[in-house]
Amino acid sequence: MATTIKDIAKKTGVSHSTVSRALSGNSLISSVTSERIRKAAIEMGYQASAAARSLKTNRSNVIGVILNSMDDPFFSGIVDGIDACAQEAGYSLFIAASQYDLKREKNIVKSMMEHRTDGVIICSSSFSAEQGRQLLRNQFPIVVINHQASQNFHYSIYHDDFDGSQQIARHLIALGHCKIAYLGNSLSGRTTIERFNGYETILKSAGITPLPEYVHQQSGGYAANGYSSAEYYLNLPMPPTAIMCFNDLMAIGMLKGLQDAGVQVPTQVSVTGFDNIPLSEYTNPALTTLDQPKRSIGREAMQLLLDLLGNNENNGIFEPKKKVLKGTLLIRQSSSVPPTPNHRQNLHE
Amino acid sequence: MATTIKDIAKKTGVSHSTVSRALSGNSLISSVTSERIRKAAIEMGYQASAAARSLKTNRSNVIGVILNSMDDPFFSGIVDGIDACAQEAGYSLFIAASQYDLKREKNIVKSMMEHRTDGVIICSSSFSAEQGRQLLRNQFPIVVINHQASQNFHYSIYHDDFDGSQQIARHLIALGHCKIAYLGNSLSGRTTIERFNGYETILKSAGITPLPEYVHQQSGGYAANGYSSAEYYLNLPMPPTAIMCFNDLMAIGMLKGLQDAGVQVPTQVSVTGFDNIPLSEYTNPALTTLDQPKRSIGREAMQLLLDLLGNNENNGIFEPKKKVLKGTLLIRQSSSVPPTPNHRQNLHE
DNA sequence: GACTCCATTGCACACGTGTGCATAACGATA
DNA sequence: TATCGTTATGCACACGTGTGCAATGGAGTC
Repeated sequence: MATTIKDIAKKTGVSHSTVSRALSGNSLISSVTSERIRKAAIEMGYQASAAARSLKTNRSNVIGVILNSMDDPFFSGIVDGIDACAQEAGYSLFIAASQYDLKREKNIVKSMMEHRTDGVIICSSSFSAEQGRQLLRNQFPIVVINHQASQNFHYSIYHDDFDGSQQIARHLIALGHCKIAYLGNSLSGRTTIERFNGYETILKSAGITPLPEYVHQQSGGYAANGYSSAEYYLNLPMPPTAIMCFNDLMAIGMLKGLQDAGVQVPTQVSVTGFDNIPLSEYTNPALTTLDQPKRSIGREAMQLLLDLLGNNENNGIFEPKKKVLKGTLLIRQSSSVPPTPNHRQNLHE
Repeated sequence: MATTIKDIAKKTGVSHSTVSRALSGNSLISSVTSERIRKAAIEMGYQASAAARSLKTNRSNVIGVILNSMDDPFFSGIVDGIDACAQEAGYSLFIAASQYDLKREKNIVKSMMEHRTDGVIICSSSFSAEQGRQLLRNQFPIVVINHQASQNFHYSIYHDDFDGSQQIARHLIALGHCKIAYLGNSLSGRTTIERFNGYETILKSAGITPLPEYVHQQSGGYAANGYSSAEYYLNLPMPPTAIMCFNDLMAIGMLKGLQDAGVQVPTQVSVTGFDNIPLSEYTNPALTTLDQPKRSIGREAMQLLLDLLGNNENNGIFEPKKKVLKGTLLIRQSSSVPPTPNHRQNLHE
């Protein structure tokens, strides 16, 4: 059995209230008593019971984090940022992955509610509206990251996907590309739409109307989805000279798919990613991509949540807050000038 | 304020004990009353307080997971496995990353002790012995994954690194390589030693004595560490024809480093990884590596912990258990026959 | 010496849940 | 009718901590 403040009280000959106050640094207790109690506590290996404390104070010092999958370099970058900020502030993290499964989502929400999580960070773009409402109904402070339905939540951190996508499109046009394709991930909702919008806007303002078949959606954002799309683009009557991929994973798959088909990147086709996951720097050729500040996004989300918790006396009055972070274009080796016409011929032999 | 069993009791006109029993499925309560209470509970949106329950029952239904970093595709694969198994069994996960920082480790351990975590899974190979003892002293059931100091803990899941490394070395020798290097990660302790041992054993049994400079250690296991090591090997008077890397991340960095230096893989140098992280299939060339069953390792660890918790009446009597899982060799494109002598010359021009 | 004031500590209750024991109701049996 | 057994429910306490309020005691003031 773990030692309690009563045990300490018995040993030091004071009441348990005195121990409680001494350990929490209450200045009412005389410094000599306080010191004596502190010493005994360490000696006896005392560890406060979070359960008892949370029961009494109605605060758990725990933050729930919901994501699709841990095994995704984009999300794990964000979580690392959340974790760093949370540890500094003395919070622990409940982390659970929904794996796009509604039943799991329900279980996760239930578990977080039972544990009276002080707040929740949702970085699963596809998190269902129903479960979100469930949390909101129970007054949980929620911060969402890159969620598709921003109107449902009052506090959110977003990456400016529209802007980022524009940066990439501008870069490709500046290189001289006209036949630019966009490969999306239909599962990611708002995110892929914004990125598509950025792409379309810039092309239009440059007087380019992409062929309808240049816009292709996959239901998933993994390397395998990118790989299989390479064939799709290569089989088009007039293949694109540049392919903007929804994210780095798909771009890496695309890279491999093109190369396996004997197509050279970037000589024959340029490929770009999105996110700047750690390995995107080490592909061959290194991936031109947009650096999303993942750790910063995580930290900002946690910081916003901490602000909410600190001032929760004026809970209802708080005005909604939506923070938008911009990324920066990283020009590496997977993008270059489009091939000259005779090169383009080569592609079809 | 959240609704409690007392609220339900008041509304249904019974005592709170009856409500407690009804909701926990106690057969003493008549089925009509039980049904009525259940209905009211759902209606009122009741969610049991985990804090109160855990205070009373001395079980938290929470498992602590300690790792170095979330942002590592090897560990996140394992955590995904742990998470899946935990959710099925009704456990929630406390996850925290130490980032190789002793102060953080201490905070993590303290937090887990305060929350009376039912058990702890350590998948940080470098987790300090002192903190481990701290947990053991407080009777926490602990399962370690791939930890370097197995003797300190009674329950552990290991990947057979010795065997895996042997498989790779045999493969390279079968291809005809003699000048085989091993690139290690000194931070990973036991793991890198075992892999080195496998390498050395097979080479010795094949009558090969590697040059001392072929064995090179980096303090870190990321792509950057692999990248910078490429130069080291290329500058040797007699460079190796095959490089076994500690893990996939380093191998991917190595791939890039060699290619940036104008060296062709696998024509001039073969490169192998370890772990089979998701992206290793999509490098150019695709990486020959050893598939560690990451999700299985995670599941096995969680399952072992569940076994410990289920039978904790005979806590002390439990005999130590050490489960070893073997990986399988994946031969892809980064390994091939060594270059013929005149090729080798080319390397030094 | 009686009084006030302040510093220090203890008492008692609360948080929400689980559970051993007593109690109540009721039918069956003698 | 008295007794017993069974079934269903309530009472009361416990888990470990925090906190408002009362109590104690000593020093200082008139």
